[in-house]
Amino acid sequence: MDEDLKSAISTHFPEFTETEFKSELLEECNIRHIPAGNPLVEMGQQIRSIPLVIHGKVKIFREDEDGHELFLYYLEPGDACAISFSCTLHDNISKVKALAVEDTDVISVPVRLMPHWMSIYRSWYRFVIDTYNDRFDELLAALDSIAFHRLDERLVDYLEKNQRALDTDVLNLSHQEIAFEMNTSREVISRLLKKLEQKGAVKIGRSKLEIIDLTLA
DNA sequence: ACATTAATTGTGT
DNA sequence: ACACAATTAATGT
Repeated sequence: MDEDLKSAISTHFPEFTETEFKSELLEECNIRHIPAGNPLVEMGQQIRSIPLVIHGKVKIFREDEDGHELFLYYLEPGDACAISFSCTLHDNISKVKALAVEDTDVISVPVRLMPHWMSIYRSWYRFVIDTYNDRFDELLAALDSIAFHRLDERLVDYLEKNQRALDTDVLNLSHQEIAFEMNTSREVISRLLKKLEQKGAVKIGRSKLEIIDLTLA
């Protein structure tokens, strides 16, 4: 039972070196399974535990009051949601939405342990700082994309991210879904996709997109 | 196999 | 952005 957890930790989080830390992890944390398509954290929800993903893929969105969303980035095995770290210190509510796009397993680290662990386990301290840094960089990249790039470039960005994260050339997304995640209208996406198709970068199917070669874009 | 309907995509303003 | 046309996929008969 706990063997799964143990091996999951050592394969996806090899940076956790202290043996006492690892055994404490085993004691205090449990695995949570989230089926594909289900939310991990909803916008505005209290954060009581930090998810460390060990299987599957998780999409992170920003969401506004009337349900507009904006895709930010993917979380993969070995990643943690850094946004939730900040919530621990301020017992804040979540400012993002997290959605499992594949069947996903996470280790749930209770937030109450954070201050203690941060102070005594160096590898945990480093991990938190490092992932915070990585996510901050991604946020900046996302911000640049919106501020300085035109929509067609953003779309290519978006497709690249999906291709890389999901590790496939075939994306099962409707134009509507893409538009939603990029916070634009469906028509615009349709038109941009058609341009990409004409350049031979993608092939359009119904609720399906085959990526041929994005460098042609 | 065919008709009906719903969902997705295309186009013009 | 909106309205509507066209096309494709899904479902029932």
